[in-house]
Amino acid sequence: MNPSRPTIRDVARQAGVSHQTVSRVINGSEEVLPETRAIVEAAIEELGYRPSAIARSMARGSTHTLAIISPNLTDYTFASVIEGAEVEARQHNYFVLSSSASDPQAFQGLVDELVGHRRVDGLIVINPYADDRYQHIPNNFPVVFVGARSHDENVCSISLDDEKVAYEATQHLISLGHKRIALVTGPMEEDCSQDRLEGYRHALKEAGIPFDQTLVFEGDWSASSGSDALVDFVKKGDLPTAVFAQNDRMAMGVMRAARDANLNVPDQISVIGVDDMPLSSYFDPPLTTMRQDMPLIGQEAIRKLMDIIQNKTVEQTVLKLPAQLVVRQSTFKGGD
Amino acid sequence: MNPSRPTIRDVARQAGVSHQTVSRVINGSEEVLPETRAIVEAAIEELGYRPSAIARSMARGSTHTLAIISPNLTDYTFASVIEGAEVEARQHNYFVLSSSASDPQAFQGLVDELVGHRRVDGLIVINPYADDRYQHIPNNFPVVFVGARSHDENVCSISLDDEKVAYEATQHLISLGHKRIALVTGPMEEDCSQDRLEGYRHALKEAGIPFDQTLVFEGDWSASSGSDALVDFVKKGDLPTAVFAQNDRMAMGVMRAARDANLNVPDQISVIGVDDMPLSSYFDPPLTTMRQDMPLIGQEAIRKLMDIIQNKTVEQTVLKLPAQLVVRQSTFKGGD
DNA sequence: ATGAAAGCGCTAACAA
DNA sequence: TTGTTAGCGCTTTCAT
Repeated sequence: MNPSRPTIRDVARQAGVSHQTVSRVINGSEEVLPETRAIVEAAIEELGYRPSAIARSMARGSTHTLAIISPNLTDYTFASVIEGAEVEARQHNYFVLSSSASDPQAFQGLVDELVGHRRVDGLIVINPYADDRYQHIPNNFPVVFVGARSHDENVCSISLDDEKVAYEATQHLISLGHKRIALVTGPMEEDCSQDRLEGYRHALKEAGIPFDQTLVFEGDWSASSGSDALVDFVKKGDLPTAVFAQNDRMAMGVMRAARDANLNVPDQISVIGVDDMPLSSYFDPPLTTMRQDMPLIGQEAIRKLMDIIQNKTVEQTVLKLPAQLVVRQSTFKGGD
Repeated sequence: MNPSRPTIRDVARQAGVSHQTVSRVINGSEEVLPETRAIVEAAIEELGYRPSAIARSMARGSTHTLAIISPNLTDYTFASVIEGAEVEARQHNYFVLSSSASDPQAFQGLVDELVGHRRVDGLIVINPYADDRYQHIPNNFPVVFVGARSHDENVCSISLDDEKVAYEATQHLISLGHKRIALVTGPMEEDCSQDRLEGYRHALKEAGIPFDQTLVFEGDWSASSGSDALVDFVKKGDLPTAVFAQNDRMAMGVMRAARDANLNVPDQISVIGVDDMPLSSYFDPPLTTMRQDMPLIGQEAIRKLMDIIQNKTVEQTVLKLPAQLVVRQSTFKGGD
């Protein structure tokens, strides 16, 4: 594009040394006389030389580029992971290509393009689906999964400790005296939803509250599915006194539908979510939720990936991060 | 990483042709006999050969990679632009590196790294700030600005038609009978905030309503700054009957503070925002807003960029997209 | 229609 | 400490 940028050889000529010496200088090799170095650096400065990452990749066989594949880039949860990852990657002098793949086919195409054509050194998959898309990734290729359990040996994954988070959320409700606690889940084919269901059941069991399938509604993470859930509970009669929504958006939908049904939150029905989105404290009422640190998850994912790439140690790691209960005004004592 | 993948020469050997013929086949050249092509394709298949993007970049001198620099990756507005851009770029077989740069210094560093070192083929800058960071970008480098006016010749920009959007929002309020219409702006150093102020003033003027500086509050796009705005108006006494917040988040803050001040929305005070975030219809009350299509902006940005890269035509283009009024329940007739 | 040679800009041996 | 010689895997002339 630019009228032929200077190359390592132009610099060499200008400095009166061999191109190899220039290479040594730009790579910070010790084996260069300070004065030689100075001359070369002067030449670099004068010519405005910048090494080409492509040529480097070519010679070294690695691109210093990573990729993140996410179902989408706009969901606040995903975007936060990506941002955390991006910042950490830059720290290590890596860039990251983020792409979205909504279906398995797009995912496979992306992996092929990214890994097959050797554009990237490593991969992070934000993959809430418990399908076997990881199968499409070549063996031994550096990859870290975010938000899904490991289904395989030799696969690293990082996620929220979903079971624990759900356990704690449910317990918060129980500690408030609630006994009829409804659950609004994400899509049940996602690990995350299942684990949170598990935590919910665990807390119930521990408190001696029988599990009631009619109090469980499968949503899809959207606010409208939260609304649907509450409408459904109302229709069934025998309302719950509290609802644990597996994310804040659905919690918001629950609250909205409650308002429409003339149910006061939290007086008549308590609601707790998961995420602590930036707007959660602005809901009406401000939402009690389990705060999770998504950027940290992204950061940890990159760290693990760097570790795999550098040490080629592909030992399985499963990291589960905690969340923190943030009590606001959507939960209140209840029960009979 | 992988035990040396097959190269073009391996395929050539396998197929009994020259590596050049293989090159022709993978590039879809016409000048290959169908039977030769078949043999080569069989060899490719058999060996599982995939061309190396790096080697291609090396030989062709272009990376088929674009970059997008945004203040952050999590803001819904930015993320939507990025996603729109990413999808469109994939369509053209380009990948995009998205990075965040919060301050001008980080921005400059990123540009240098991306353009000077990584040699991306083009750049999209999501740049709401009217500073001169574009100066750091080499002349004649393909770049498209999103969300900022052009301050220079030969620079392409795409954004919402901010003035018109603000004009229409204000007019909606006016048509409802409002005369005391407050404005909550984004940071005034952003083009976007200024243009929206302009549109607001324009609508006011046209309706013969005098502009009142005390009704203007400078926020920072955050919900809390929206709250601050309303608190400020309350403190000043002589409340507005309507508030135009320059984005939905601030509108949400306004509504929340109104509730806290026992002001009913929309009966006592109407509120309109801009964006139509996914959650806006779930606010209480559902927010009237100007819906903008951010993914489309991202898409258009990529299209323009592709055009610049391919045709090397760097003529200035300023594209301003419209927004659409979505009337929900936060605005109501008012006035004296 | 196909092949041979050269080169993209760098790094990695090895020599001097 | 520095220079020389080979590639990295492809595309691009230019022959054939």
